[in-house]
Amino acid sequence: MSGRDRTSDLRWVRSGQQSRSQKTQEKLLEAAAELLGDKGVEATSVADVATRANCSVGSVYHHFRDKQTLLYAVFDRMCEELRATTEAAIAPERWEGASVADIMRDYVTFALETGRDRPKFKRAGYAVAQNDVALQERLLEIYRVLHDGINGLLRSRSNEIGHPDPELAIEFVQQQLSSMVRTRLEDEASFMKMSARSDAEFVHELLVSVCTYLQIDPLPDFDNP
Amino acid sequence: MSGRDRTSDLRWVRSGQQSRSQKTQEKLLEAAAELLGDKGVEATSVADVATRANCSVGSVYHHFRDKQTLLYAVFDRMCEELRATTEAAIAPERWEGASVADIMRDYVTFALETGRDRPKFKRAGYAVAQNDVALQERLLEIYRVLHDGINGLLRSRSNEIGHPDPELAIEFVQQQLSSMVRTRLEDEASFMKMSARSDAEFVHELLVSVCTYLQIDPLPDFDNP
DNA sequence: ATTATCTATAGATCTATAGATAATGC
DNA sequence: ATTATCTATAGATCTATAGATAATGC
Repeated sequence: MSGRDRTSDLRWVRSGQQSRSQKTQEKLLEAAAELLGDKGVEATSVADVATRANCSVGSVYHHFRDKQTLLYAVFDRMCEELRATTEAAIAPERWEGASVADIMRDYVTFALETGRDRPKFKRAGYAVAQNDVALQERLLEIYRVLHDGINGLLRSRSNEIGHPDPELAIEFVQQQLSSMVRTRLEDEASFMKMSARSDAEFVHELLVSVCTYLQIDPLPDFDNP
Repeated sequence: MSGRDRTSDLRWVRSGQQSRSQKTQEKLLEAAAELLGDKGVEATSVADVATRANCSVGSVYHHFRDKQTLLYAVFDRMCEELRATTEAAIAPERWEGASVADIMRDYVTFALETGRDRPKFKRAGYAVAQNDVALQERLLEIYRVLHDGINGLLRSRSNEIGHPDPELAIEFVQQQLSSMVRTRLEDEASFMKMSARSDAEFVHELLVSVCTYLQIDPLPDFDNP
């Protein structure tokens, strides 16, 4: 029998021995990712994936033990990309000379950008993760890396912060920034489109709010960065 | 043929002529609501609903044209409750003598409380609404009523606000409050449990943040309300 | 000889309907 | 007589497998 990946037998993915095998697996993962982004998890059948990848249902099951394993493989990959982007973003050497306000502005911009890249696909990923502990831990780990990275960057600049308890304040501000970006992204992806504000206005006012709260003095001039 | 409710023929619900009819319909709506809350939309079959309501599949289709109509009826009801609660909450006479800070604190407390009532059921409702324009408008209307109500209460107290542009500031603060409550509720309902903060700490720091931003002077003493 | 692919289909759902049976109320 | 309920089942999916056929590489 040909080789298997993954530790658990319940989650194996075949590592083929012929060169076509890898190509087919690649096509299947790509097709699945596209369909999951277009139609969501429940509406995507194994037959759909096979058709879009120009192969048969039998082939899918040759490569992946079951549907759940296929879904896991797709989003495990997404996590790997996300992790790489995140780690690159928080590298301290990228941030020499940046102020607290600079870091917060760039974080918000970064979060808005990455959040708008294949939003339906990511929603599908979260839906799958709801039923998959391994994916949950993978996502939590990435979230933690991002959080701790930004946290470290901000704490090393505590001297700019007038708030009496900088640690508490930084924690709160991180929550505020991620929360407001998340709801903005969610609302524009759903039917709850209330905010008529542009990105620039949104970011500006958000920065005024957090800098005021942190007691950064003097308040940076956000309009001329 | 017996009577029908709803304007559209595609959405009819039978309004029965025998007294048992209404009871069965009631049982069906209740059973559906429970199952949707427990298992979600996709995992709840018509047969499940019938079984829990102690009746047959045929009976379900006697009362509701199709599954979608049953779901619509369940969440239409939820909307009606939500609308009533909301309208009661924002009645201006309830708020005589309340300060801007009072209103914001009570709003946050209210939102946390109602958000924790049957959270899975509400999630299911949002999922159904994604594919149902009528429900979307119903939800948007409620959201608008709440938003405009709070907005009016706060604007009538602009004199307490030192921020140079009170209208903009109120708009921003409403977004901040609802956003942070929403993500807190979402995170505790999913696997993304990061925040170890208690409700009291959360509300306190949130109020400090918004009052500082609004330039409310003197800053209220939130610990002794 | 082994690995990869395809075809065809079993078996498990789930939605919706047809037609028989039971209860209600004029 | 009309309305409400139940039983049984057609028809549409969808997952997963068995077994035949084709391609690969030692």
